[in-house]
Amino acid sequence: MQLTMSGEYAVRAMIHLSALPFGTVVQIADVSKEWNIPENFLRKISVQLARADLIVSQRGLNGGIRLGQPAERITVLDVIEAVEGNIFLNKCLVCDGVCPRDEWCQVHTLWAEAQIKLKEILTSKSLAQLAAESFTRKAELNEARQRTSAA
Amino acid sequence: MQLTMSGEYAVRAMIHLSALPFGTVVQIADVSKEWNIPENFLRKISVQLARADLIVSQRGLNGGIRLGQPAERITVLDVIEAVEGNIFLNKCLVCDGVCPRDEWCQVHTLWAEAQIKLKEILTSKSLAQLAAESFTRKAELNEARQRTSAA
DNA sequence: CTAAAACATGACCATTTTTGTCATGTTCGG
DNA sequence: CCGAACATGACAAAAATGGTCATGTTTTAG
Repeated sequence: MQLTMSGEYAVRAMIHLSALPFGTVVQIADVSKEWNIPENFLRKISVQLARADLIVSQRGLNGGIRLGQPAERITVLDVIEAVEGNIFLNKCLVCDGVCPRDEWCQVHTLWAEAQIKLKEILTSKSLAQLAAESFTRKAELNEARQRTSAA
Repeated sequence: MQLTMSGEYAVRAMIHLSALPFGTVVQIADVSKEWNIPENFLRKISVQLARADLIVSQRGLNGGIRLGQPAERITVLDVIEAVEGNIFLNKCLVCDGVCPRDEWCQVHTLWAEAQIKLKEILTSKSLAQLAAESFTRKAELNEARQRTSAA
């Protein structure tokens, strides 16, 4: 019941891209250094992100990766599902009819509700918003720190 | 990002107990047959449930397991956490300060929000309610089926 | 007090998933 | 054609999952 490292790394990389002007190309090696992601692992993850059109990659000199669509249109859920596949909190929810208690079991209903809510929250903010808010928060913290050390 | 079989089995067993009058003793072998749970596996799970005081087990002739507290006071989250430990949707949430981006990363905030909501839903109904509602729903379905076959 | 019934404990194990690494290939620009 | 960058696929170590099994302990009926 937890996000995998793949998902975690994918979100980090996407947040990195989302903080830059749309179209900016970066190299996987650089992202991996800045966000503590094993480089070769990130390479594999980036292929999945590209398949989901979340990023576009370009080979060759001056190549790299860039966002495949504006950060305003991408959510954390998009990123996770690109890497981990569709989210199902409970195996009973994977496919109708798999669980013989499907029709009447109210635990099933509860899980369905939980899953909907989870997805709702994970799509409630765009990567653009998250990146921007993080930037602001970071600046606030730095300022606070400077004031303290100055005093 | 999914409930384990342990968790799933635990919930099934607890629902079984919750549908019976408080204090009713049942045998693990019977529960395992009725709910398609590998018997030896359920035995191990039941130890964990007992440690969390969700059930009480008694050895010896006429022994078995029974609820450790009224089904009205137990939630699905209780059961899951007894078996899987505390739920953390994201590794960053496990322990403050583990993630160096903790303080400013807004993805962190989003996960925290999601986790709270998930727990909220998984505690929104007692096992007693879930068992009762399932019973009702099952009866409704049966009746509907009889009407159809009669017509 | 003894036998049988029931759960407890802990060792063990197969499989799958996760989290990578690496060698090699491909594409592109200059 | 060279070097930079990503792609692909094989490989593998480690951890988690989902069990099984032998043995031990507790309880009670008789």
